[in-house]
Amino acid sequence: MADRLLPTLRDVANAAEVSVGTASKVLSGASGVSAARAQRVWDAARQLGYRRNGIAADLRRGRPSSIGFVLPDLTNQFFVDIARELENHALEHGYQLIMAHADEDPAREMERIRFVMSRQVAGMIIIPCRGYEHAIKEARECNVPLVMADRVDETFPANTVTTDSHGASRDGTAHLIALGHRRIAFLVNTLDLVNSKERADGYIDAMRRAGLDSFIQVVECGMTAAEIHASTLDVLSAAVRPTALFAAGNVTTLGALRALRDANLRLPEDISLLSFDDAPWMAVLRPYLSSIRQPVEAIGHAIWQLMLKLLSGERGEPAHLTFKAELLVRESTARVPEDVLALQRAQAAARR
Amino acid sequence: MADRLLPTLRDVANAAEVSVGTASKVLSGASGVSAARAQRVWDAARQLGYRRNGIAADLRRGRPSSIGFVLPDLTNQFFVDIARELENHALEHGYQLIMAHADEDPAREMERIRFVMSRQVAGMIIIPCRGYEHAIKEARECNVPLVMADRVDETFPANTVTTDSHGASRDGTAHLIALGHRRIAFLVNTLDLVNSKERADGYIDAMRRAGLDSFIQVVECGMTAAEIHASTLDVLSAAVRPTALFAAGNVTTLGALRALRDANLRLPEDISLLSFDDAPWMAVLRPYLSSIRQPVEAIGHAIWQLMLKLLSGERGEPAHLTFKAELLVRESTARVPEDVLALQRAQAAARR
DNA sequence: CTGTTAGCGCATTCAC
DNA sequence: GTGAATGCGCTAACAG
Repeated sequence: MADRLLPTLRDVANAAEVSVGTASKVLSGASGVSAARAQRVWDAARQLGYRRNGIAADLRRGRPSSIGFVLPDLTNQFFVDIARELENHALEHGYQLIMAHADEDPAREMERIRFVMSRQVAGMIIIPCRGYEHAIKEARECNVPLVMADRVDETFPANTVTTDSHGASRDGTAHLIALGHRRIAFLVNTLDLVNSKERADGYIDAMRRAGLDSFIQVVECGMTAAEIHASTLDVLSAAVRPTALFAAGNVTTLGALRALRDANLRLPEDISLLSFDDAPWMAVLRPYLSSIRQPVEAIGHAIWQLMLKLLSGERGEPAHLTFKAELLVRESTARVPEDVLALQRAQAAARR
Repeated sequence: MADRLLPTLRDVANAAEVSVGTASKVLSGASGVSAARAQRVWDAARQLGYRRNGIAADLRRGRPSSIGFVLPDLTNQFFVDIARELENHALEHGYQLIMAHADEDPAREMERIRFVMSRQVAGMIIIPCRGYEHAIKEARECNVPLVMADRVDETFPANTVTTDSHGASRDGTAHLIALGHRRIAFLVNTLDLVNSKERADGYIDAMRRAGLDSFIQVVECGMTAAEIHASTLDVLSAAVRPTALFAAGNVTTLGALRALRDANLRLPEDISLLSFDDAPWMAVLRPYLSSIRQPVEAIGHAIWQLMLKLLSGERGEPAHLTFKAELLVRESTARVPEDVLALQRAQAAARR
């Protein structure tokens, strides 16, 4: 022990008067050691306060015991939910999840991926952020099992698990249209994110199908609360403002709500709001927000299953799993009020 | 390289026709290598797609490059905010933050601490969960710099950083009292959490000072959304219900709001609500929630400063840093309506 | 069953 | 400047 802070396996072996090999066997739970000596080892370990050095063990064994998970935003409930799912699955299967946070910053994402890789993880799960191309190249080149989720599409040359964003968005838009809305603004953080792009496309698709091409309004709001707030305020202060807002995500919805509040518009009397992504706090709003809920459990489970398969050595064509989201019609989406419609008609007529 | 997945330092050295020692010097940025050979090494590394094995490096160097952070709940905005602060500071100082999530489960917390320790971190930062005694003992025995935050008090034999819960809670309660409230119920997850206990004590303190001893009502709601929801509903359905609710935290506030919604009570006309902990979603509620905001940045910074000091080898008496929280009076706390007061008086008279 | 030995990938002496 | 040699703490393969 001497001056070292932590006792090592050798210290334990010495104290128990056995060889390091024997001590190792005992402490790593392998069989083939007599009960008496095993007890001696346990005692010595306890007495010395021995802690096994996991990185040394992994290094020696060559088979790491942890899985890396890089997520883009800890503020986004959806990602956090996925993290919890993954963590539970990983722990259940004897793996440790080592989480890293990219904070929606491609440069940091790169750093984080490098770090996690340098920890010699057995596999990597990544929900990328915008401009992630370099980062992902980095990850792919490491030859470790890689599963990408959420912000990817099927063109990606790796295993992916996603929500059917296009379909969900189309359905959501159709719901608004069915309520009589025409001027529906689609608020999205950025079209640089594949899934955001898909959500926007789903919206556009639905609008086109309904013959509402001329009412299509996709607004790129940005990633930060301040940007989203400002953009939405812009939209709301237009001469003729939309009768419904469709926010493409968790965070965007929050920003939109803030703007709605500032503009003093009531939900759903003055304007309807549909949120892509559900979140706990939405339940306490009046009105209760209508939203699109992604099947977090299923997604988390699928990601993990894919990872397990890869871990077991199966390679081959990458799989692309997609899940359907659920439209939750609650109170924030309503029929367009007659007076608003009348006003709009009048304005349109006047302009002609 | 042969069959190994990733090229090793030796592979690079071989390819560059230098020794491993030289290659190591180049790739770890040390000086004392001629430009020509350095270039050869870099080229070889790039060509082979070399990735340095961080755990091997740490192992050899004996000086780990990461700091562990164990937090109890990813769902709680406050903890996540702290995590972001810490991560920024750590990265800035050349450390990597390795996060682990205890999920409010003491057993899991123990596991996570063990895991993080086994990764040979240079230091540990822990926000404990309920019943954390074993876990912390574990952490302390590892002889690594340890900073505990939030859910600890000054009796703890380690460095701590906390909010002045007692004072903040007292001030919040005083604010409600000043608005004419007497029946103020204090909703808390559990008194097993030191800071929750302190918050409750602050409330009790303020009530006593105002001579409202007989109105003191502390309700232990539990940690889960369902439990909190049920407990609050209970409180609200009492024969004579409180005119104000003081929720002791983020998550409790959410549960309380859900119950308020179910009970069909309007804020603040029917009842006032004060939240310990602020959160982004509170800004979109009508009314905007009055809350107590903990100084996250300052706390995060202080935790990191303490850690740096410990890392630099300074030991000695553990420090106990405390920060003042800020009372944000917004719209959810209002004067007790006259009719409610009259009703209560009448009921009280009738019962006499 | 047990102890000895040889590395995992790397950083760091120390000779040259 | 450079390379050979020595372990960090541990596991696994082997010989007794």
